[in-house]
Amino acid sequence: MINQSTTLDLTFQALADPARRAMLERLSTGPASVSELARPFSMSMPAVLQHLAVLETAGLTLSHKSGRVRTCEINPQALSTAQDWLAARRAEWEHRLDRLEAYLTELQNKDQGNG
Amino acid sequence: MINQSTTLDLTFQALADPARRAMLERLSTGPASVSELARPFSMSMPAVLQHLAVLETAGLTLSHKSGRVRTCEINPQALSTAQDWLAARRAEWEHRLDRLEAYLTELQNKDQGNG
DNA sequence: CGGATAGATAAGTCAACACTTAACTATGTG
DNA sequence: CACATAGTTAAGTGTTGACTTATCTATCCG
Repeated sequence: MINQSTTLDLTFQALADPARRAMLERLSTGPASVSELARPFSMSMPAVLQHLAVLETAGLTLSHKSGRVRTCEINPQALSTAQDWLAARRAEWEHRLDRLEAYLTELQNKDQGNG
Repeated sequence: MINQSTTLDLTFQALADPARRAMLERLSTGPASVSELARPFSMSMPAVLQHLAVLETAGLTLSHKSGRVRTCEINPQALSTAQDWLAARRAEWEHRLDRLEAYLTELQNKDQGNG
């Protein structure tokens, strides 16, 4: 299953790194420049740029350059794609538990009828 | 920021692989044995076991062995931890947009009052 | 223009990841 | 017991990821 990168792959992969999540946390409070995003980290500029590229490739952020400053912002739509996938799995699992419970209750009622 | 693995790191990292997501999708419809989970893949057994280990280490699944069969199930709690993080980021961003809108509206009202 | 500031590109390193094959350990079953 | 089934462990390989330093290109400011 190597090298078949879907949107979800890129999204979750991007979210897997604490530095990138920290950048998203910062961006969720409002847009920021590259150097502003870099400030909290003891990390070289190229490293920061690579993280930002990962976020942007995954669609989690957007950016535009004005003069020599690149401003980044969060893209909430990509967040909800990931969120939706998680919600779907949970819903499916809980729906299954509900069906199971209903089935067991039904069995119990039949037993009572027959006993 | 190397090698400091928090729960979220492990969770999102686990979710980043399509094979592991496929396994979770299967598991969200109910528990399954290792070989049942392996069936859809053209992948060696050890590879499947490694994926399952990643899922279990991240807390996304649970398993217990009975006889020679290991049965895996999903752990919805870990799913919601990830979901909550995403929800928090979105909420923060949207809250910010709301504040911004309120501020702009207020400015506009003042302008009207002064015009 | 000259120098600081903001960001970008290239190239290299080391560790982690996603596999593989080979060999091994239970646990059922005729 | 013999043989199949279900899973496990070990060890190795090629690829990707997370950095680094060095160098380079705008852009703004005096």
